[in-house]
Amino acid sequence: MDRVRVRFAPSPTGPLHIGGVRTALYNYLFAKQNGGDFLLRIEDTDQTRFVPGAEEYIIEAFQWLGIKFDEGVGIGGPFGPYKQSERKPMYKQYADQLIETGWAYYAFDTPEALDARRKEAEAQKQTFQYDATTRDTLCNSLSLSKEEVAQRLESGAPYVIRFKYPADLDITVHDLIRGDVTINSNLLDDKVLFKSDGMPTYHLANIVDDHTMEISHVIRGEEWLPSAPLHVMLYKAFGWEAPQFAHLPLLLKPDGNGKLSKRDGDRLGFPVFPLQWKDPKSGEISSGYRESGYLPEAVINMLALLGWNPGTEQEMMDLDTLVKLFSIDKISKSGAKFNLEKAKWFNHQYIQLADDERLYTHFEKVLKDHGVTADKEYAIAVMRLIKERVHFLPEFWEQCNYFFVAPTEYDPQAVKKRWKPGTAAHLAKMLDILNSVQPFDKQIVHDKIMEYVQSNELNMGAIMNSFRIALVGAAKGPELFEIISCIGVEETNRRVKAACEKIEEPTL
RNA sequence: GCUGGAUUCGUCUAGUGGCCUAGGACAUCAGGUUUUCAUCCUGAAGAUCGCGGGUUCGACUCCCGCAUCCAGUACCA
Repeated sequence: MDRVRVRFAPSPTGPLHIGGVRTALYNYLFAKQNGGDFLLRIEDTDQTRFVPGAEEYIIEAFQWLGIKFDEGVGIGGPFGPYKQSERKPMYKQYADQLIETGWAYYAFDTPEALDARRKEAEAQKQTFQYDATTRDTLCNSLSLSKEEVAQRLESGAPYVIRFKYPADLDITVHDLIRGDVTINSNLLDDKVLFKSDGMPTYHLANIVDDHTMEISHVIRGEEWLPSAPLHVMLYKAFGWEAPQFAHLPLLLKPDGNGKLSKRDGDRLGFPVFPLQWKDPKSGEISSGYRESGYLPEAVINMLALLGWNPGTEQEMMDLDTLVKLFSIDKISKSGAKFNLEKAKWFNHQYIQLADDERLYTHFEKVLKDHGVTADKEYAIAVMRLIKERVHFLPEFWEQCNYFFVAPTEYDPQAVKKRWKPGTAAHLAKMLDILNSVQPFDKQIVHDKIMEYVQSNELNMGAIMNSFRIALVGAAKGPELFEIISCIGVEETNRRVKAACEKIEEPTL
């Protein structure tokens, strides 16, 4: 196999699941590391499950994440079209080819007839399987006479094309992560390759497309491992060289067991989708990482480490670093539980790392969402002061609001603890000191206040905290003199006076 | 049920026969820094490596069995 070419092939049935994002990420990393191509193919062979907007959503999600495709839907390329519905005309000939070579057959069984057989088998505690032992008892081109088959086909009777597994054959799939996986063909069901609606199933379309698009490595979720033998057989039936396979471990829900699902996100309060999604039918909204205030690099870093590690103790890695360090043989075999706390930690790290300009675009938006328009320089100064206490972008507001709007309420707990008899008088004195230093100088004011506190045998903590309550409305935020420096002496005077009027001193 | 896969601190993981009295990160707890909150720093606690058998001088690492969990079992992908 010469050139590395991998693909991400989602089906547009709704928003892209975060597990799918990870699959795409691993594909991307592998492609880029090997100087290969990464393509986006849309697998929309099931017309009944098509959801409008899903395709656009997928493209937008990867744009946000900074994962770029070299070819595919929305980009184009020499192997197009990249949407299976647009490739529809080419699949039938491949299905026919399989029939001619004896690797497949027509089946005319109605869904009802098959259902009946399944129920029948179930009643006897057995599993119905369309295979070498049951083909003859069903309605297909192997059990019917040639004439009958020809007549049915001609009359336009609905039919599907099924794969004909050779009996008792050990099929081995070589998986880059799990090694050889072998299964006997007797245990396999003659899968439908071509549906009665004229569309191929996933299996056929997938193999035909991967081959014609010259895909070298198929990196996909573990849920595909059971059907990998079929795919291997299909390549064999066509006489094509099969790509290499790698089946990724699943992303599990944080508590309990099982695949991470949308419901888990709702239940535990974290997004399961990269972007917010509004269901076109129900109107239901599902939260997204972007809207919840995650930085894309944090999402990527976190996802990369859920099932893979560089073999060193390095944890912070941007996309380029991941491209350099990634390797398939360091992918773990078992599923990984999603961990919200770790995701939060990563996001905090990347917020600290983000440069001012970029972080400001997010900060500005948060301000705007709360009806604040501010001078950019001032806003950046504030942002620098508070960013270490935000873990998610929207938290910027609760950490910064008092830099833009005077407090109207005072945290009762803080007041109870810090607002004592005589506080107002002390604060008036603080104001005097503050106003006496012209122009305002952080250090000088600080020293003078310190001096006052010490000479009057007062408690620095008590004084400073009541001061803080007046300015901030709560016991939080950066150094007090930084705050004064930002909001200004005049505003400080106003806020202290307002607080002294509004907050009642407890009586002794 | 059947088939396949997986199984190291609460979680993500390191570990490819002796370096493991099992390392790191998140979370937790305790101290420290800070006038507050957050951050940050230091430290602690936390896995008898799912269980039982082998193989070997020696096993988390190899083999077998069992258990548990997960996935698949559609004219869905």
